[in-house]
Amino acid sequence: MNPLIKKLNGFTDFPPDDVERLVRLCDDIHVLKAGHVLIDEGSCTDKVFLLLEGWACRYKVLEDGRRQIVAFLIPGDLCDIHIFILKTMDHAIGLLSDATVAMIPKDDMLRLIEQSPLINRALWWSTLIDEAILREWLVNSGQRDAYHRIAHLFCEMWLRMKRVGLVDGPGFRLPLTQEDLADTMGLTSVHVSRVLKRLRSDGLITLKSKQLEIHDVHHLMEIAHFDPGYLHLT
Amino acid sequence: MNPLIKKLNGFTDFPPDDVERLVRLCDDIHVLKAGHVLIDEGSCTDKVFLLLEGWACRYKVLEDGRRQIVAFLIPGDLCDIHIFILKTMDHAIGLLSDATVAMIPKDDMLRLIEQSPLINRALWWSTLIDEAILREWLVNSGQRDAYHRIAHLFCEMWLRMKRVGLVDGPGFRLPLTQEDLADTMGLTSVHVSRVLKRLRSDGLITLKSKQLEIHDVHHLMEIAHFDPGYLHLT
DNA sequence: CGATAGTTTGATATCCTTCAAAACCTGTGG
DNA sequence: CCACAGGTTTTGAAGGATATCAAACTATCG
Repeated sequence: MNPLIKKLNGFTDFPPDDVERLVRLCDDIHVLKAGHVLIDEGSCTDKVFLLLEGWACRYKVLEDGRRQIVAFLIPGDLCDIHIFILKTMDHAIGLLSDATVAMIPKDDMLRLIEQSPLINRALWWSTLIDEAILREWLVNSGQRDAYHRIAHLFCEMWLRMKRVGLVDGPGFRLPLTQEDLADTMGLTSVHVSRVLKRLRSDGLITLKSKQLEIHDVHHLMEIAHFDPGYLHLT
Repeated sequence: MNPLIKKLNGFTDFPPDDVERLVRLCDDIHVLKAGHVLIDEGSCTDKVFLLLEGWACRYKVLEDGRRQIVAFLIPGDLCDIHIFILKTMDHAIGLLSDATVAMIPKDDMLRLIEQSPLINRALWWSTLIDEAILREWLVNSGQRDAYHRIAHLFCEMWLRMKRVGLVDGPGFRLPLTQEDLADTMGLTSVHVSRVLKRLRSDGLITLKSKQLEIHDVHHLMEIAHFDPGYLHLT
């Protein structure tokens, strides 16, 4: 089942013909390798990308080559409706893992939105949540130390992965290098390594070959002072 | 002239009757004191607030009382269209200075949006820019040191204030305490004080009794590696 | 099995925080 | 117009979190 529909169902239930319309748009499917850049900063495109499998990220690169990841995209996430309203991308989108991506022509998307006000609303709902996540990431970077920051991120990704049915048992696939994590959290990979060591030795997580297990999600949420309100789950 | 119209004109020119409709909504005007909370986290409201004068901010408060400011609102900024789609606020909005605010009933706003697709689009354009600003703030927090971070913020606010006609000569009113700045940048007010001292002694700014003068905006932009692309100015 | 990318560890340096006190505004009432 | 109060800013000294650099170690994949 299409993970986008799974996600949007968190907003409302869709009539079957809406669902069918949505599915029909996803017929141009590409399997791409980690590192592939879907959209570059400054560019514009006439396609919307829907992640079906794998992880991607929004990121910006500074003049000296440092990179800040500003969002993770997981299956069901859409990039970018924005493009219709803003002229150019102010950030890039790239794959963090091998991934399969549906490419939807801009015009098809616009037609769908016109035909179904419900889907239109749902898509905006989804971008408002992206914005809420961004705010929480800013709180994370601004106020929490490395230990709690990483713990908080793990809680968020656990919930987001759960929503699209990708949590199996106690854990999920987290296809990130420590470098990726570092660029997300505004830390160095060296320090990320040390913090992960501490999270492990505190018995909170197991992270091995890109599989993250959270031993007790509620406990980790308490430690991270994680309040899921900002994800607006139902 | 309504600062919202000034701002939205950065997107397209509006036919006079659209402008008139918009102005007519702003008849319930309130003058409020600094510190006033417009919307609290967790609440929901049936009003949209439009800032006409003064500064406000979006912020979140942590369990131990620390505060992270996640956005500044200046004249022409709107809070919150979101509320129609998301059920509750995941952050609060409060006044940083004395301010005058127009309160627009939700239903009037919805009617306006229905009547004018152009205004609808413009409002979404505006929230997408808010999101872009949020991304840049995250880059700021994650990658830049205190000196460049504050310099970068000053460049942004200079441009945003300029867009709504509030830059007079070389400077503008910046009604923030150093504590406010600290909570925005993820720093302590002590450190903000030291950084401001350095910005002053480097001859870059004058900041006295809430008036900020940037001596050479282009120079400051170079120092801060400020690229205005994310503001999507025309 | 070797090459390459990713992770871990240690030593040292830096940026920023904390705590505490002094100085300075700014507005208010006498 | 002065004095005083409360909030804000400045300064100093010391401590802590994270960065940097460099090297060893460990996965992973052809």
